[in-house]
Amino acid sequence: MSRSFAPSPALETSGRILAVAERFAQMRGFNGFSYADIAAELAITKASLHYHFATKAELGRALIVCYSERFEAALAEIERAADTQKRIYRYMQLYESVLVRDRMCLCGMFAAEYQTLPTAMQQAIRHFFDTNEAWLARNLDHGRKAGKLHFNGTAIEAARTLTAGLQGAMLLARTYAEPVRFTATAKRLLTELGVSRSSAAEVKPSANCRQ
Amino acid sequence: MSRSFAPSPALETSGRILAVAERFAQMRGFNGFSYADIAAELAITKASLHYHFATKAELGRALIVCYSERFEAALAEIERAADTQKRIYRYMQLYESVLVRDRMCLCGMFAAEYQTLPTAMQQAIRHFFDTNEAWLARNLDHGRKAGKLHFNGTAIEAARTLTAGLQGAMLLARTYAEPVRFTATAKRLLTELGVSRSSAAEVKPSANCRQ
DNA sequence: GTCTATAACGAGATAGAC
DNA sequence: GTCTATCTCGTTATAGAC
Repeated sequence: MSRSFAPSPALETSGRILAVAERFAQMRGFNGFSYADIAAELAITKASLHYHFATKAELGRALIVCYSERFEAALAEIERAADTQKRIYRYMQLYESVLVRDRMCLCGMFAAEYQTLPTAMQQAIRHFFDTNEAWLARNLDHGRKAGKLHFNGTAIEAARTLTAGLQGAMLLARTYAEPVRFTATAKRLLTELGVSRSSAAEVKPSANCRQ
Repeated sequence: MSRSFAPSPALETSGRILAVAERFAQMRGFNGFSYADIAAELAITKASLHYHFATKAELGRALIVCYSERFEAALAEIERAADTQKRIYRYMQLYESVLVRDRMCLCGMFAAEYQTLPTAMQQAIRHFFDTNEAWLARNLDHGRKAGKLHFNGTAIEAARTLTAGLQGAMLLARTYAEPVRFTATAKRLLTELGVSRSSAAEVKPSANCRQ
């Protein structure tokens, strides 16, 4: 299985629109691209875009929903396949898989622009982080009770600290175009939780890994 | 002395422009405000703005330079007045002072938009983070050697992890409009370094504290 | 479902009077 | 230094033919 949660190679137009828009949004922010940019890349007209997504706000919301669904599916898969320590390690790898494609987390990017975004998008962004927090807190708590993970305070606070650290590390690594800045910080954050390097042991590259 | 590094109450027009533009930039991002927004707030025309800052890129660069200068002055003041542990605590308070005014760190915000910004702004942003990292690494190293701080690895890596955590915590706290999310994460990050709560002991509000 | 054409507006920027 | 007036371009969005 893949360590990323990249979208399927879309067949229909709306899927291709979402894929291109997602890349722009993750690299440039919601206020950093236009319908014209997407249209140029797909060699269709802006009017065609409006047929699929009537407004940019609608497109923005679809981006977040679609992104969240894939992210949540990846989390479910991790919970199914990995043991406690490895789950946290793979959680970190989800972020890493985004960064190495020169992108910011979609919702981390939108969090920066939060105050400029339509309400529907704001709600969807919060849902993304709520889900993340719940998944992390549950698994951190589980790991601590099993004696596999170590941290002080509540699992929710530890979850928020990890998410903040990973998002901030992405922000800074992208500024310097040095992915290793993310890796180094991520390793420190995981070590702090008691996740050892050996958690990454059986990482065999998937033959089916897209991009 | 103040725990923030807010700009002086500017007398001249260019100073007022910078102050208003800074607020917009920190709240909405560089791509999230226009000359028209600034002009409306100051009750002057867009043409007047162009007299002081010919292009938006020029204004953007001035914003970062001005912000960095104040930030560096605050760091110098902290190094002059505080002991090792308290320096790190006050470093965190600089971020907190930004957040409680409903703003993101200017350079954290610009880091998200990095790929859309003109080169001159990109350089200035890197300089901000370079200076931050150097200051933090120096003081973390100093503290560890004195037995007052504790962390593994290099001081530079510890500095980057702290910065990432604080920037990410700001991002998330703003998304939920819950400053306590920042405070809780910041406390964890400092505790991790061995900075105790008591470092905040003698925090007496300054009579001269602006805003 | 995609196109051409265009509306309606806002953006950054400039010329030139005061 | 600030103004009015204007330019040019890019933006989101719509109407209607194919």
